[in-house]
Amino acid sequence: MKSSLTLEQQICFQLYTASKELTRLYRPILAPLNLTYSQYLVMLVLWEEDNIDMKQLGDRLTLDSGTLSPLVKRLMQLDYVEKIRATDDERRVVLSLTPVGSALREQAEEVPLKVSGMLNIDEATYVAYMEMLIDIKARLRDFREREG
Amino acid sequence: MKSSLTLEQQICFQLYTASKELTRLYRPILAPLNLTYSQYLVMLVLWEEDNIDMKQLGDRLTLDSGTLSPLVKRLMQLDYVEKIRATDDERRVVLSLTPVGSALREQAEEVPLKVSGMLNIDEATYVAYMEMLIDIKARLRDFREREG
DNA sequence: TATAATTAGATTGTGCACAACTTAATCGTC
DNA sequence: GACGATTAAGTTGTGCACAATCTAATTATA
Repeated sequence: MKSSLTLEQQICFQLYTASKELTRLYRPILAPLNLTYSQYLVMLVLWEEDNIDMKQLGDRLTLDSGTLSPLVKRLMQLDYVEKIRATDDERRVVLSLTPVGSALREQAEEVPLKVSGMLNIDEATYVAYMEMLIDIKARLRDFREREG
Repeated sequence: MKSSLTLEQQICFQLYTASKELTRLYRPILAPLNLTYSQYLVMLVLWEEDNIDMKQLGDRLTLDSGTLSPLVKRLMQLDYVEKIRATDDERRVVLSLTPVGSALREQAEEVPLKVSGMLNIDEATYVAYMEMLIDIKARLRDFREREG
């Protein structure tokens, strides 16, 4: 199936541009918080579960230390986050929210609301779309487990 | 709706990771063609319509010259593409396929087949997913036209 | 027809994504 | 307890994405 080489007919292209354009929507919303989109994702994880190490963070976001190390350094410069080396296992570095980073959560609460307002999407459609995206990822994971 | 700050419940996160993981699927497939994913998209456009200028290319891919200029430079180093300054309007630079770049198309024909095989997805689901992504983009465009 | 505004493309700078590699700590096995 | 294997985090290098700025060509307008 789908052997055409036409750009618009390839799901990869639609995913790629949809993701880019949605990220673009976030940019002006996140600018007042001094966060890039990726930094926002890191903050989301920390607001949900404080005091996690780089490894756990990377697992949640599917990002490796090469991406996260400099990114977290910038969050530290903003005084949103701090790093403490774990005492039980000295390889681990535990991330925790500073008071400033914690307080930012209140402002961030409005972000999802703003975004879904902009998308102008009803709950049922939203959920259906989420499920499709999760399904795409499941298929990718299945393949990797099958032969990757 | 959807005011939760949970990572997994945000459509942006699902789109972001799905796009990244699908791109990761392409990497080993495109490696033998010596192409990155973005370079592959540029080649797709050129195989579809040769002799277009940077502006048209950027419009198709929603990429600006800051991204495309260095990317196309790399495609030139691979001898896949060449640039010729247009005579009618000397600001324009027309991109065309070299014989090598043209010949590569044959190998590339197999890429979409391989990918859908890996995704293990039936035609109807594929089409439904494409429509979802196109709809998300349409909503984003609607918003931008409304007030962006 | 001067000149102001617009346009195409390139360049610079910042930040993300990821592969490959390094260092240091921990674990497993003997 | 010694030592090879594994693991967490960081660093380096490449390439993409995009904002801001620059140059040169074209178009619009006074």
